[in-house]
Amino acid sequence: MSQVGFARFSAREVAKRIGYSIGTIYNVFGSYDMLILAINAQTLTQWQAHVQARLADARTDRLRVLVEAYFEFAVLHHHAWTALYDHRLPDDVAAPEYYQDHIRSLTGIARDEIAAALPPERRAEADGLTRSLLATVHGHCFFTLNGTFKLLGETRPLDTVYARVREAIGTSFTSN
Amino acid sequence: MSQVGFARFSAREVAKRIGYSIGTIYNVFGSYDMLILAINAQTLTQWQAHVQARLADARTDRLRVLVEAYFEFAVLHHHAWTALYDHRLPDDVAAPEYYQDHIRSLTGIARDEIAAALPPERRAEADGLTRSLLATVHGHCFFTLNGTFKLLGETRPLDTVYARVREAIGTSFTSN
DNA sequence: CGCTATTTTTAACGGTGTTCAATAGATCTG
DNA sequence: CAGATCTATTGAACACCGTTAAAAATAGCG
Repeated sequence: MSQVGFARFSAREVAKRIGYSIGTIYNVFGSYDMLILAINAQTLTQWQAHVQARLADARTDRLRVLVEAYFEFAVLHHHAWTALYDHRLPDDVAAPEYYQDHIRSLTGIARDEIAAALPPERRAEADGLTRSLLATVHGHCFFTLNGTFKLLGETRPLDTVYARVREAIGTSFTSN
Repeated sequence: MSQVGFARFSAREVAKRIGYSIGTIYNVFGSYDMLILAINAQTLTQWQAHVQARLADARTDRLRVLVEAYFEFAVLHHHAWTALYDHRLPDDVAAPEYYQDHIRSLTGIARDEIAAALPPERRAEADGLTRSLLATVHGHCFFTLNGTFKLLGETRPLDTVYARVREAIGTSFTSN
Protein backbone atom coordinates (compact mmCIF):
# COMPACT_ATOMS: atom_id res chain seq x y z
CA MET A 1 0.00 0.00 0.00
CA SER A 2 2.72 2.46 1.02
CA GLN A 3 4.58 1.63 -2.19
CA VAL A 4 1.88 1.81 -4.87
CA GLY A 5 -0.93 3.71 -3.17
CA PHE A 6 -4.61 2.92 -2.86
CA ALA A 7 -5.53 3.06 -6.54
CA ARG A 8 -2.88 0.56 -7.64
CA PHE A 9 -3.08 -1.67 -4.61
CA SER A 10 -4.25 -5.23 -5.26
CA ALA A 11 -5.00 -8.23 -3.05
CA ARG A 12 -3.50 -10.57 -5.67
CA GLU A 13 -0.23 -8.68 -5.54
CA VAL A 14 -0.20 -9.00 -1.76
CA ALA A 15 -0.69 -12.76 -2.06
CA LYS A 16 2.13 -12.99 -4.59
CA ARG A 17 4.54 -11.00 -2.43
CA ILE A 18 3.95 -12.96 0.77
CA GLY A 19 4.12 -16.29 -1.07
CA TYR A 20 0.52 -17.34 -0.60
CA SER A 21 -2.29 -17.75 -3.08
CA ILE A 22 -5.16 -15.37 -3.53
CA GLY A 23 -7.57 -17.81 -1.89
CA THR A 24 -5.67 -17.70 1.38
CA ILE A 25 -5.98 -13.93 1.52
CA TYR A 26 -9.71 -14.28 1.29
CA ASN A 27 -9.86 -17.01 3.92
CA VAL A 28 -7.95 -14.80 6.33
CA PHE A 29 -9.50 -11.40 5.65
CA GLY A 30 -12.88 -12.30 4.18
CA SER A 31 -13.00 -9.59 1.55
CA TYR A 32 -11.04 -6.86 -0.12
CA ASP A 33 -12.61 -4.25 2.13
CA MET A 34 -11.59 -6.11 5.27
CA LEU A 35 -8.04 -6.54 3.98
CA ILE A 36 -7.77 -2.81 3.46
CA LEU A 37 -9.30 -2.14 6.85
CA ALA A 38 -6.61 -4.33 8.41
CA ILE A 39 -3.90 -2.41 6.57
CA ASN A 40 -5.42 0.95 7.47
CA ALA A 41 -5.63 -0.11 11.10
CA GLN A 42 -1.91 -0.77 10.99
CA THR A 43 -1.40 2.70 9.54
CA LEU A 44 -3.45 4.19 12.36
CA THR A 45 -1.28 2.34 14.88
CA GLN A 46 1.90 3.71 13.29
CA TRP A 47 0.39 7.17 13.13
CA GLN A 48 -0.50 7.07 16.80
CA ALA A 49 2.97 5.82 17.71
CA HIS A 50 4.50 8.62 15.67
CA VAL A 51 2.43 11.28 17.39
CA GLN A 52 3.08 9.84 20.83
CA ALA A 53 6.81 9.69 20.20
CA ARG A 54 6.86 13.33 19.15
CA LEU A 55 4.80 14.36 22.13
CA ALA A 56 7.02 12.39 24.49
CA ASP A 57 9.95 14.74 23.97
CA ALA A 58 7.91 17.91 23.57
CA ARG A 59 9.02 20.34 26.21
CA THR A 60 6.96 23.40 25.25
CA ASP A 61 3.94 24.08 23.05
CA ARG A 62 2.68 20.51 22.92
CA LEU A 63 -0.18 21.61 20.66
CA ARG A 64 2.26 22.75 18.03
CA VAL A 65 4.11 19.44 18.28
CA LEU A 66 0.82 17.59 17.96
CA VAL A 67 -0.10 19.40 14.76
CA GLU A 68 3.42 18.97 13.39
CA ALA A 69 3.42 15.25 14.12
CA TYR A 70 0.08 14.87 12.36
CA PHE A 71 1.42 16.53 9.23
CA GLU A 72 4.78 14.86 9.39
CA PHE A 73 3.31 11.37 9.35
CA ALA A 74 1.00 12.16 6.46
CA VAL A 75 3.81 13.60 4.36
CA LEU A 76 6.22 10.81 5.30
CA HIS A 77 3.72 8.06 4.52
CA HIS A 78 1.47 9.86 2.13
CA HIS A 79 0.27 6.77 0.26
CA ALA A 80 -0.64 4.93 3.44
CA TRP A 81 -2.16 8.04 4.98
CA THR A 82 -4.19 8.84 1.89
CA ALA A 83 -5.48 5.27 1.78
CA LEU A 84 -7.13 5.90 5.15
CA TYR A 85 -9.47 8.32 3.42
CA ASP A 86 -9.56 6.89 -0.10
CA HIS A 87 -11.16 3.72 1.15
CA ARG A 88 -14.88 3.85 1.71
CA LEU A 89 -17.05 1.00 2.92
CA PRO A 90 -20.42 0.49 1.22
CA ASP A 91 -22.94 3.01 2.50
CA ASP A 92 -24.80 0.41 4.54
CA VAL A 93 -21.75 -1.15 6.18
CA ALA A 94 -20.23 0.20 9.39
CA ALA A 95 -16.54 -0.11 10.20
CA PRO A 96 -15.81 -2.98 12.59
CA GLU A 97 -15.50 -2.15 16.26
CA TYR A 98 -11.77 -2.77 16.39
CA TYR A 99 -11.23 -0.20 13.65
CA GLN A 100 -13.39 2.39 15.36
CA ASP A 101 -11.33 1.83 18.50
CA HIS A 102 -8.17 2.68 16.60
CA ILE A 103 -9.69 5.98 15.53
CA ARG A 104 -11.00 6.77 18.99
CA SER A 105 -7.60 5.99 20.44
CA LEU A 106 -5.81 8.32 18.05
CA THR A 107 -8.29 11.14 18.41
CA GLY A 108 -8.19 10.64 22.16
CA ILE A 109 -4.60 11.81 22.15
CA ALA A 110 -5.65 15.05 20.53
CA ARG A 111 -8.49 15.44 22.98
CA ASP A 112 -6.18 15.12 25.98
CA GLU A 113 -3.77 17.71 24.63
CA ILE A 114 -6.53 20.13 23.74
CA ALA A 115 -8.19 19.72 27.11
CA ALA A 116 -4.86 20.43 28.78
CA ALA A 117 -4.31 23.51 26.64
CA LEU A 118 -7.72 24.99 27.42
CA PRO A 119 -8.23 27.21 30.44
CA PRO A 120 -9.97 25.18 33.17
CA GLU A 121 -13.30 26.96 32.75
CA ARG A 122 -13.47 25.85 29.12
CA ARG A 123 -12.67 22.16 29.60
CA ALA A 124 -16.25 21.29 28.73
CA GLU A 125 -15.60 22.42 25.18
CA ALA A 126 -12.74 19.97 24.76
CA ASP A 127 -14.64 17.21 22.97
CA GLY A 128 -16.37 19.46 20.48
CA LEU A 129 -13.28 21.53 19.90
CA THR A 130 -11.21 18.41 19.33
CA ARG A 131 -13.57 17.14 16.64
CA SER A 132 -13.53 20.52 14.95
CA LEU A 133 -9.77 20.96 15.10
CA LEU A 134 -9.16 17.42 13.86
CA ALA A 135 -11.29 18.28 10.85
CA THR A 136 -9.46 21.58 10.45
CA VAL A 137 -6.03 19.97 10.52
CA HIS A 138 -7.24 17.17 8.28
CA GLY A 139 -8.45 19.63 5.70
CA HIS A 140 -5.14 21.47 5.60
CA CYS A 141 -3.21 18.21 5.41
CA PHE A 142 -5.46 16.85 2.68
CA PHE A 143 -5.12 19.98 0.58
CA THR A 144 -1.37 19.84 1.05
CA LEU A 145 -1.11 16.28 -0.23
CA ASN A 146 -3.67 16.42 -3.02
CA GLY A 147 -2.22 19.51 -4.66
CA THR A 148 -4.99 21.97 -3.91
CA PHE A 149 -2.73 24.14 -1.78
CA LYS A 150 -0.04 24.12 -4.42
CA LEU A 151 -2.61 25.24 -6.96
CA LEU A 152 -3.80 28.04 -4.69
CA GLY A 153 -0.31 29.22 -3.75
CA GLU A 154 -0.22 28.08 -0.13
CA THR A 155 3.40 27.47 0.82
CA ARG A 156 3.28 27.13 4.61
CA PRO A 157 0.24 24.99 5.44
CA LEU A 158 1.63 23.95 8.81
CA ASP A 159 1.98 27.50 10.06
CA THR A 160 -1.40 28.36 8.64
CA VAL A 161 -3.29 25.56 10.30
CA TYR A 162 -1.51 26.17 13.56
CA ALA A 163 -2.81 29.73 13.45
CA ARG A 164 -6.35 28.30 13.15
CA VAL A 165 -5.75 25.99 16.10
CA ARG A 166 -4.37 28.80 18.24
CA GLU A 167 -7.35 30.98 17.42
CA ALA A 168 -9.78 28.32 18.52
CA ILE A 169 -7.94 27.49 21.70
CA GLY A 170 -7.31 31.11 22.55
CA THR A 171 -10.83 32.46 22.21
CA SER A 172 -13.62 30.24 21.02
CA PHE A 173 -17.11 31.20 19.97
CA THR A 174 -18.27 27.60 19.68
CA SER A 175 -21.26 26.36 21.60
CA ASN A 176 -20.19 22.73 21.73
CA MET B 1 -20.99 8.69 -10.90
CA SER B 2 -23.63 10.33 -8.73
CA GLN B 3 -25.54 7.05 -8.68
CA VAL B 4 -22.86 4.47 -7.87
CA GLY B 5 -19.99 6.55 -6.51
CA PHE B 6 -16.34 6.62 -7.42
CA ALA B 7 -15.46 3.08 -6.37
CA ARG B 8 -18.14 1.39 -8.46
CA PHE B 9 -17.97 3.78 -11.38
CA SER B 10 -16.86 2.26 -14.68
CA ALA B 11 -16.19 3.61 -18.15
CA ARG B 12 -17.74 0.50 -19.68
CA GLU B 13 -20.98 1.14 -17.82
CA VAL B 14 -21.00 4.72 -19.09
CA ALA B 15 -20.62 3.47 -22.65
CA LYS B 16 -23.46 0.99 -22.17
CA ARG B 17 -25.81 3.60 -20.74
CA ILE B 18 -25.26 6.19 -23.46
CA GLY B 19 -25.54 3.55 -26.17
CA TYR B 20 -21.98 3.69 -27.40
CA SER B 21 -19.19 1.15 -27.21
CA ILE B 22 -16.24 1.35 -24.86
CA GLY B 23 -13.87 2.28 -27.67
CA THR B 24 -15.77 5.47 -28.40
CA ILE B 25 -15.35 6.58 -24.80
CA TYR B 26 -11.62 6.22 -25.22
CA ASN B 27 -11.57 8.05 -28.53
CA VAL B 28 -13.36 10.98 -26.95
CA PHE B 29 -11.73 11.19 -23.53
CA GLY B 30 -8.39 9.50 -24.10
CA SER B 31 -8.21 7.65 -20.82
CA TYR B 32 -10.11 6.74 -17.70
CA ASP B 33 -8.46 9.57 -15.77
CA MET B 34 -9.51 12.14 -18.34
CA LEU B 35 -13.07 10.82 -18.34
CA ILE B 36 -13.26 11.25 -14.60
CA LEU B 37 -11.70 14.69 -14.83
CA ALA B 38 -14.42 15.68 -17.29
CA ILE B 39 -17.10 14.41 -14.93
CA ASN B 40 -15.50 16.10 -11.93
CA ALA B 41 -15.28 19.36 -13.87
CA GLN B 42 -19.03 19.13 -14.42
CA THR B 43 -19.48 18.59 -10.70
CA LEU B 44 -17.39 21.67 -10.00
CA THR B 45 -19.57 23.67 -12.37
CA GLN B 46 -22.73 22.50 -10.62
CA TRP B 47 -21.18 23.21 -7.24
CA GLN B 48 -20.28 26.72 -8.27
CA ALA B 49 -23.76 27.32 -9.66
CA HIS B 50 -25.26 26.08 -6.43
CA VAL B 51 -23.13 28.37 -4.30
CA GLN B 52 -23.77 31.36 -6.53
CA ALA B 53 -27.51 30.75 -6.48
CA ARG B 54 -27.52 30.63 -2.69
CA LEU B 55 -25.42 33.77 -2.46
CA ALA B 56 -27.65 35.57 -4.92
CA ASP B 57 -30.54 35.68 -2.49
CA ALA B 58 -28.47 36.07 0.66
CA ARG B 59 -29.52 39.23 2.39
CA THR B 60 -27.45 39.03 5.55
CA ASP B 61 -24.44 37.03 6.72
CA ARG B 62 -23.20 36.02 3.29
CA LEU B 63 -20.36 34.08 4.87
CA ARG B 64 -22.81 31.83 6.65
CA VAL B 65 -24.68 31.27 3.42
CA LEU B 66 -21.42 30.48 1.67
CA VAL B 67 -20.51 27.80 4.19
CA GLU B 68 -24.04 26.42 4.15
CA ALA B 69 -24.10 26.20 0.38
CA TYR B 70 -20.76 24.37 0.39
CA PHE B 71 -22.11 21.77 2.79
CA GLU B 72 -25.48 21.54 1.17
CA PHE B 73 -24.06 20.62 -2.20
CA ALA B 74 -21.75 17.99 -0.74
CA VAL B 75 -24.57 16.34 1.19
CA LEU B 76 -27.01 16.59 -1.69
CA HIS B 77 -24.54 15.13 -4.21
CA HIS B 78 -22.27 13.24 -1.88
CA HIS B 79 -21.15 10.64 -4.42
CA ALA B 80 -20.25 13.25 -7.00
CA TRP B 81 -18.68 15.51 -4.39
CA THR B 82 -16.64 12.70 -2.88
CA ALA B 83 -15.41 11.68 -6.32
CA LEU B 84 -13.73 15.08 -6.59
CA TYR B 85 -11.35 13.99 -3.86
CA ASP B 86 -11.30 10.22 -4.36
CA HIS B 87 -9.77 10.64 -7.78
CA ARG B 88 -6.03 11.16 -7.84
CA LEU B 89 -3.91 11.59 -10.93
CA PRO B 90 -0.56 9.76 -11.05
CA ASP B 91 2.03 11.60 -8.98
CA ASP B 92 3.85 12.91 -12.05
CA VAL B 93 0.77 14.15 -13.92
CA ALA B 94 -0.71 17.60 -13.37
CA ALA B 95 -4.40 18.36 -13.80
CA PRO B 96 -5.16 19.98 -17.17
CA GLU B 97 -5.42 23.74 -17.24
CA TYR B 98 -9.17 23.76 -17.84
CA TYR B 99 -9.68 21.74 -14.67
CA GLN B 100 -7.46 24.02 -12.60
CA ASP B 101 -9.50 26.94 -13.88
CA HIS B 102 -12.67 25.36 -12.55
CA ILE B 103 -11.10 25.11 -9.10
CA ARG B 104 -9.76 28.66 -9.22
CA SER B 105 -13.15 29.91 -10.28
CA LEU B 106 -14.93 28.19 -7.40
CA THR B 107 -12.39 29.21 -4.80
CA GLY B 108 -12.47 32.73 -6.20
CA ILE B 109 -16.05 33.05 -5.03
CA ALA B 110 -14.98 32.26 -1.50
CA ARG B 111 -12.12 34.70 -1.77
CA ASP B 112 -14.39 37.55 -2.79
CA GLU B 113 -16.78 36.92 0.09
CA ILE B 114 -13.99 36.63 2.61
CA ALA B 115 -12.32 39.77 1.37
CA ALA B 116 -15.63 41.61 1.69
CA ALA B 117 -16.14 40.28 5.20
CA LEU B 118 -12.73 41.38 6.41
CA PRO B 119 -12.17 44.84 7.80
CA PRO B 120 -10.43 46.98 5.17
CA GLU B 121 -7.07 46.99 6.95
CA ARG B 122 -6.94 43.18 6.75
CA ARG B 123 -7.78 42.75 3.08
CA ALA B 124 -4.22 41.64 2.40
CA GLU B 125 -4.89 38.50 4.38
CA ALA B 126 -7.79 37.50 2.15
CA ASP B 127 -5.93 35.06 -0.11
CA GLY B 128 -4.19 33.18 2.67
CA LEU B 129 -7.25 33.17 4.85
CA THR B 130 -9.37 31.88 1.99
CA ARG B 131 -7.06 28.92 1.41
CA SER B 132 -7.07 28.12 5.09
CA LEU B 133 -10.81 28.42 5.53
CA LEU B 134 -11.48 26.36 2.41
CA ALA B 135 -9.36 23.63 3.96
CA THR B 136 -11.16 24.07 7.27
CA VAL B 137 -14.60 23.78 5.73
CA HIS B 138 -13.44 20.91 3.55
CA GLY B 139 -12.22 18.99 6.57
CA HIS B 140 -15.52 19.39 8.39
CA CYS B 141 -17.48 18.43 5.31
CA PHE B 142 -15.28 15.42 4.65
CA PHE B 143 -15.61 14.15 8.20
CA THR B 144 -19.36 14.62 7.99
CA LEU B 145 -19.66 12.52 4.87
CA ASN B 146 -17.13 9.81 5.67
CA GLY B 147 -18.57 9.00 9.07
CA THR B 148 -15.76 10.32 11.25
CA PHE B 149 -17.99 12.95 12.83
CA LYS B 150 -20.70 10.42 13.50
CA LEU B 151 -18.14 8.19 15.20
CA LEU B 152 -16.89 11.07 17.32
CA GLY B 153 -20.34 12.32 18.27
CA GLU B 154 -20.43 15.54 16.26
CA THR B 155 -24.04 16.36 15.47
CA ARG B 156 -23.88 19.94 14.20
CA PRO B 157 -20.86 20.17 11.91
CA LEU B 158 -22.22 23.19 10.07
CA ASP B 159 -22.53 25.29 13.21
CA THR B 160 -19.16 24.09 14.37
CA VAL B 161 -17.28 24.98 11.22
CA TYR B 162 -19.02 28.30 11.03
CA ALA B 163 -17.68 29.07 14.50
CA ARG B 164 -14.17 28.37 13.15
CA VAL B 165 -14.77 30.66 10.19
CA ARG B 166 -16.10 33.46 12.41
CA GLU B 167 -13.09 33.17 14.69
CA ALA B 168 -10.70 33.55 11.80
CA ILE B 169 -12.54 36.45 10.25
CA GLY B 170 -13.20 38.16 13.53
CA THR B 171 -9.72 38.19 15.00
CA SER B 172 -6.97 36.44 13.17
CA PHE B 173 -3.47 35.67 14.39
CA THR B 174 -2.36 34.47 10.97
CA SER B 175 0.57 36.03 9.20
CA ASN B 176 -0.66 35.31 5.70
C1' DC C 1 -20.88 6.55 -58.27
C1' DG C 2 -15.98 5.99 -56.19
C1' DC C 3 -12.66 7.73 -52.97
C1' DT C 4 -11.23 9.67 -48.80
C1' DA C 5 -11.65 10.87 -44.04
C1' DT C 6 -13.81 10.31 -39.85
C1' DT C 7 -16.37 7.80 -36.37
C1' DT C 8 -17.50 3.61 -34.22
C1' DT C 9 -17.13 -1.10 -33.18
C1' DT C 10 -15.19 -5.32 -31.87
C1' DA C 11 -12.13 -8.50 -30.20
C1' DA C 12 -8.20 -9.32 -27.67
C1' DC C 13 -4.87 -8.64 -23.64
C1' DG C 14 -3.68 -8.57 -19.05
C1' DG C 15 -5.36 -7.31 -15.00
C1' DT C 16 -8.97 -7.19 -10.93
C1' DG C 17 -12.16 -9.14 -6.75
C1' DT C 18 -14.60 -13.22 -5.58
C1' DT C 19 -16.08 -18.06 -5.01
C1' DC C 20 -15.56 -22.86 -4.12
C1' DA C 21 -14.52 -27.74 -5.02
C1' DA C 22 -10.41 -30.14 -4.47
C1' DT C 23 -6.13 -30.88 -2.36
C1' DA C 24 -2.54 -30.96 1.17
C1' DG C 25 -1.35 -30.85 5.78
C1' DA C 26 -1.94 -31.35 10.61
C1' DT C 27 -4.03 -33.37 14.52
C1' DC C 28 -6.33 -36.60 17.04
C1' DT C 29 -8.11 -41.63 17.78
C1' DG C 30 -8.12 -46.41 18.25
C1' DC D 1 1.29 -47.12 13.20
C1' DA D 2 -3.07 -46.61 10.30
C1' DG D 3 -7.05 -44.24 9.73
C1' DA D 4 -10.24 -40.65 10.28
C1' DT D 5 -11.28 -35.96 11.15
C1' DC D 6 -10.40 -31.27 10.95
C1' DT D 7 -7.95 -27.17 9.11
C1' DA D 8 -5.32 -24.57 5.84
C1' DT D 9 -4.27 -23.75 1.26
C1' DT D 10 -4.65 -23.93 -3.51
C1' DG D 11 -5.90 -22.71 -8.19
C1' DA D 12 -9.20 -22.76 -11.73
C1' DA D 13 -13.35 -20.45 -13.11
C1' DC D 14 -16.35 -16.32 -13.38
C1' DA D 15 -17.57 -11.77 -14.38
C1' DC D 16 -15.91 -7.68 -14.44
C1' DC D 17 -12.27 -3.85 -15.38
C1' DG D 18 -9.06 -0.27 -18.39
C1' DT D 19 -6.62 -0.18 -22.60
C1' DT D 20 -5.31 -0.85 -27.42
C1' DA D 21 -5.55 -1.30 -32.34
C1' DA D 22 -7.23 -3.29 -36.49
C1' DA D 23 -11.42 -3.72 -38.84
C1' DA D 24 -15.85 -2.10 -40.11
C1' DA D 25 -19.30 1.36 -40.70
C1' DT D 26 -20.51 5.95 -41.70
C1' DA D 27 -20.13 10.60 -43.64
C1' DG D 28 -18.45 13.96 -46.83
C1' DC D 29 -16.98 15.22 -51.24
C1' DG D 30 -15.73 15.52 -56.16
